[in-house]
Amino acid sequence: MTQARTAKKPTRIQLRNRKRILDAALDVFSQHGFRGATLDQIATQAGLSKPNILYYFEGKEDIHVTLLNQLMDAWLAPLREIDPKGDPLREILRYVHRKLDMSREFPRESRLFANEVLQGAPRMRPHLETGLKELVDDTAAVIDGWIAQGRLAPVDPRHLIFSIWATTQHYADFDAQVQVLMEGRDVHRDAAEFLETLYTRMLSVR
Amino acid sequence: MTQARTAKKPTRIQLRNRKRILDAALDVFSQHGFRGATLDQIATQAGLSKPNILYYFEGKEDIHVTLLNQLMDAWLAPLREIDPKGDPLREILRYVHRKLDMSREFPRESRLFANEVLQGAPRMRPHLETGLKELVDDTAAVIDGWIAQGRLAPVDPRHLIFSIWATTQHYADFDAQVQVLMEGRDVHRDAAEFLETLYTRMLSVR
Amino acid sequence: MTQARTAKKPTRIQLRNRKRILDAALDVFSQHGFRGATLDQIATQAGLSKPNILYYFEGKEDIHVTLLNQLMDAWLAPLREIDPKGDPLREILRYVHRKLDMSREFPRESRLFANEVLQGAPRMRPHLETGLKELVDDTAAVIDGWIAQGRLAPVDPRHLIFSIWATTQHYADFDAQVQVLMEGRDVHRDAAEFLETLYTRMLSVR
Amino acid sequence: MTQARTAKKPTRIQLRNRKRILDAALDVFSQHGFRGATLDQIATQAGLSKPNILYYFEGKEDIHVTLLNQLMDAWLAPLREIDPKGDPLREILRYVHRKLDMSREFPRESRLFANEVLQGAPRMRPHLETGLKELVDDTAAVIDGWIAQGRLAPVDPRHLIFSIWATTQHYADFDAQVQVLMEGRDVHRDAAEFLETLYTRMLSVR
DNA sequence: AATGAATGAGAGTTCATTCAT
DNA sequence: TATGAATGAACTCTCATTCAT
Repeated sequence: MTQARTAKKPTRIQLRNRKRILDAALDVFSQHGFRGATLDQIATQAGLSKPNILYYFEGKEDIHVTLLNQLMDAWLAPLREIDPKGDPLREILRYVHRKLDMSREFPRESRLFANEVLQGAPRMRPHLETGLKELVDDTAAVIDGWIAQGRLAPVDPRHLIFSIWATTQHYADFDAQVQVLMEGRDVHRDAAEFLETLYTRMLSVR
Repeated sequence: MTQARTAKKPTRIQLRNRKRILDAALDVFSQHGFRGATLDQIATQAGLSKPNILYYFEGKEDIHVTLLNQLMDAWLAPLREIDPKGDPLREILRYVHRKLDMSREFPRESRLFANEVLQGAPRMRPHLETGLKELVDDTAAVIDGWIAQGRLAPVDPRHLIFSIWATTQHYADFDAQVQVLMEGRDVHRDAAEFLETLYTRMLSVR
Repeated sequence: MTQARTAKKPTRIQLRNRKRILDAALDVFSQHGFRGATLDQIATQAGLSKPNILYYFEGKEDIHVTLLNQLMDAWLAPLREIDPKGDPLREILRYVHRKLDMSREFPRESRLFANEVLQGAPRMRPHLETGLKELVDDTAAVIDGWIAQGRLAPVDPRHLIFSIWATTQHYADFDAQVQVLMEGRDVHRDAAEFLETLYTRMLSVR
Repeated sequence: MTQARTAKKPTRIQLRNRKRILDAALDVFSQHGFRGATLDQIATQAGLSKPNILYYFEGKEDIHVTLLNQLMDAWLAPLREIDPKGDPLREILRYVHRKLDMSREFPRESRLFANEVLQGAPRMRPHLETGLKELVDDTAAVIDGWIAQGRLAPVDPRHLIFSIWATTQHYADFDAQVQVLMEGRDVHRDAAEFLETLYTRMLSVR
């Protein structure tokens, strides 16, 4: 009854500690997966005691779900920003770069998401089926419209979106592999250039 | 030790049971990750008792490593088959299709690999640093050669390879998401067509 | 980690429970040896749950090592108390009686030690090589000095020390056998007298 | 029914294999204790398969008991050889040297015995209570007789026997400790001389 | 708001022993 | 005689969670 999560007005300490916990959990979950992570690791990382963690969250699963929920919003934001009235190619390239930037700036989030989907999205299916599906359908319609107007070379819009996700998130999710193969190179700059070339060539109307 | 794994000549039963175990383990590991998987699950799936599993393998880790080792060979095979003397675009398209086919036929292997790399490749680093790195360097050289000869549009060969991995494996690794968004469609056929278009447009010399 | 063993300031409960565990473990280890002892036995004996034991110690080995470390100090104390300025024979007889008393009062400690050395002292070698060796060398020098001064009959001082250890610890370590052969007799009183005679006759200068 | 241990006429192979097993078991039991030893170790050491071991013996315990039984005879032999009609001091010194020699030649047997008695002699009590007790009583009577005749300095005969056991077996049972403290010295020769001195001084009638 | 203490449920692993041949 | 295969029971240890303060 007197637990933080049910209180009406979270105090400053509560907000700070919840943030600490979620940040620590993001670290741990993204690195070891849900089952591989332990509350002990999260508690140590957060600088709190284990029971104190459970004062703020109902359990391990609760922390994970909270993270996933928060993630979805940020994850979909760039897609929402595609402007149907903008220049098609420019809009798409902007999206690609946004996604690539996110891979660099938020690799933990990317890996958390990848982990979840890789395991069949047991805790995320609802989100995918509602928020995501709708947004993708809308975006696909926009792209199809552009194509119909002859402003973009014809392609399957959904697979186009998949390819953007795949190629950009790859740099976060498969970082361990990329690092081994690209020792010393400026991966991100080259990737940005490469993807710009890729999508320009594929989508330009000649 | 009087255990199967140290015997010199594997009997028929041994071969059969080792295969059963590895197959069951592939199921379980690819779905739940290393830490999330339990020997109990593997044993049940394999139709063997838990101690019997340990009669054939030294432990959970041994099974996982065996799986990973077997995987690497199959994983690299398609890359090896790129023929420096073949037609550049055709060779690359063939590679793309091979990889896409593997995503459809061996999604568990793809996810096992993704899981491992996602967590920093703790058990695979050596493989990546030797076998894979060398092969990628060689292939990059071949592609660079083609580009120098004007037979392929200029592009960073390593990022090209990454993009092929990313776009093809995506259909296995993010299948849960793809299924939600592509309900009812023939994902594989469309993906093949899309990727053919993508790489043709990007790499053709006009 | 939020475990007791890493806490900085042991609470009263911690001290009490650690003591309980060590006492129970001394019972069990001294009777069954390291491998023969189980955490279950120790837990039952200590009146605690098995995981609770592991809340206080890192594992079975940790308990054993802690016991051995504590033992060494008490074990060497009597030897340290030999006074180079005292009367040689009296000093040695005092040592013999101290050791014999310890066999009676701390038979579990004696057996724990015997068990460890019997198996090659895998966990005690370091202690033996540093603390013990030095102390024995020093004591041997003292005894040699006494002999050189003609205050003690000549003997090899190290073998003298061995014989004292052997004859006194025998009453603890081989108690099962002694009891069978000495039914009803006051073993300790007779042993004290016997050893007094033995060492007096051997070491007196006529 | 057709098991080796119930067969009437053991073949040569049977005898050889039983010997092999017992020898291997002596190694392993004396080093790790009963609980610390595994059938796997014994089997490997003996060069036989684990089930084959169990063809020759009913189980781990059976092997152990067999060893212990065999041991007792050899163990008591020297004591039996004390000749009541011989010279008292010479007889006892001869016994001391025999025992010391056995410590050097059969340290495994000594440790096996020590292990057993240390743990309360759960499998040996009967032997101790019959064979040993009787023999010790007889020997004590002989010694008492010698003392009464003034041919040996007065001393408690049972504790004398204990001291001989303790001092001689010490070199086998506590070998790990002795080695640390006597690096490089000829332990056995010095021990023989020391014990000769000890018992001569203690028992000589002046 | 926080934590030291405790635990039930399970995880991976070992091992004496049995089965089947 | 001999062994590859299999297992039940037990063991050490982990961990999310709860209790008590």
